[in-house]
Amino acid sequence: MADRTPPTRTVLNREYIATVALDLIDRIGLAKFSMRKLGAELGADPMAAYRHYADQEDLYDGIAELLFDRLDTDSLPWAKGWRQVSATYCERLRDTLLEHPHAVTLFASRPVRSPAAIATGNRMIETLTADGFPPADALRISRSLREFTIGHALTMAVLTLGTEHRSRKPAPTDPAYNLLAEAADGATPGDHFHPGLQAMLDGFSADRGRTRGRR
Amino acid sequence: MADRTPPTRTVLNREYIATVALDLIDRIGLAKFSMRKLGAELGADPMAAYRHYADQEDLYDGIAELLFDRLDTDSLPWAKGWRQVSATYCERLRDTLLEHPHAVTLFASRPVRSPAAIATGNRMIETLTADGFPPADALRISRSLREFTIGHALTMAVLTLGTEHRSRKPAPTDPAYNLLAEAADGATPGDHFHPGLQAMLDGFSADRGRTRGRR
DNA sequence: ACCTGAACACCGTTCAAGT
DNA sequence: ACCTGAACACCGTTCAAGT
Repeated sequence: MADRTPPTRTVLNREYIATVALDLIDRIGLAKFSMRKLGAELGADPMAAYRHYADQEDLYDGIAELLFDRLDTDSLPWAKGWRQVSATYCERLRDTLLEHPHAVTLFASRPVRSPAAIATGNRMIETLTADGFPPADALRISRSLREFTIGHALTMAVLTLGTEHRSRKPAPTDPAYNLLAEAADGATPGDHFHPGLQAMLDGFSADRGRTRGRR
Repeated sequence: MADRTPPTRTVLNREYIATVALDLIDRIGLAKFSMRKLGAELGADPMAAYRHYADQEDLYDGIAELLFDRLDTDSLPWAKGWRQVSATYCERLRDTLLEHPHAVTLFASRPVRSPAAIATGNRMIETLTADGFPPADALRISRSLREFTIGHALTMAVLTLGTEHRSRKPAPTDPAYNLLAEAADGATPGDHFHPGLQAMLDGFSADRGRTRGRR
């Protein structure tokens, strides 16, 4: 079961605790996760995590930062311009989040303000301004792309986890068969992410230099 | 405090219970909401809601359906074509969700499959296909637009509610003042929604008839 | 048949008591 | 100074006992 071994028996630092917590959430789901179970998982007393995190919210912040770190934003194609960087960032964010479907709500429900996250945000604005977008527009673009990606990952995670949520789509032979069902047969659950992302990028491309969105 | 009066003293139907629950969530937040407090709010025994909803999840589904109904999708500008309809739908979804910031996670974390929601989805596909998009592409477009809107509303709600989440943005005189902070000074928190939406619509417009996004 | 609330199996968090 | 776990104030949900 637990072939994870702590750095040393008693060294419980914030990052290690967050790793174990994320792993536990992956296995049992966010709803069933508890600070007490985390203590047991750490092989310590039930309150162990409280010596490193103020409370559950603080721990969740730590898990969100951990997920952000897993994006490894340093390895993005920074030299290839805003469009490449933006697209790769969004795809990587989606992939990383969907590796942890039980943690997507957690990530989507709080801002990540770690130094690494701020540095990446800054670098993104730099890249966009270097390609001709005014700073405020650059921020609007990266916010829009991020929100689409978060919304997508959340929707996909809900779909993945919702085994109990019965689909009410009628069978093709059903008299209630309709356009929606026909359309659903032609599209795979996640296959709109790429076209959606490209559409948004195309739209912003056409905007460059213009002032739309400035109000 | 409670100047809401039930239809009659004892008639507790599902919709009324969902209304009271949403109202309670608006006031005390999702984290502090409980089935027991809902019972008290209804002026009934703590378990009253269980006679109409299987469990808390079922109640949350009911609240999500209630929020969907508040969109009043019948009054969308259906005659004005896909772009008008899509844009108005997204704006209305955002506005409705932001009227209930404490309930946005709830809405974003489950599919709404009420007959009204399915009928609206169907009508949306009809509108898009009437304007020349193949059914599968029509579905991809409406999914993309919806996910951007959900992601945006969630982000804005988190921002609105996160009074305790200290902003780490340095002051303009701070040596750490950087491009990100400068960009943030030029953009209002929510002002990217409209340009983001228009960019995506522009991108999909250019796609019409072509086959990009079919895989 | 419907309503009620006691009871069960949990929570997050605090803090007195130990070492 | 650090660790531990009992205790407090809650939860969601079930179900025996009432009407």
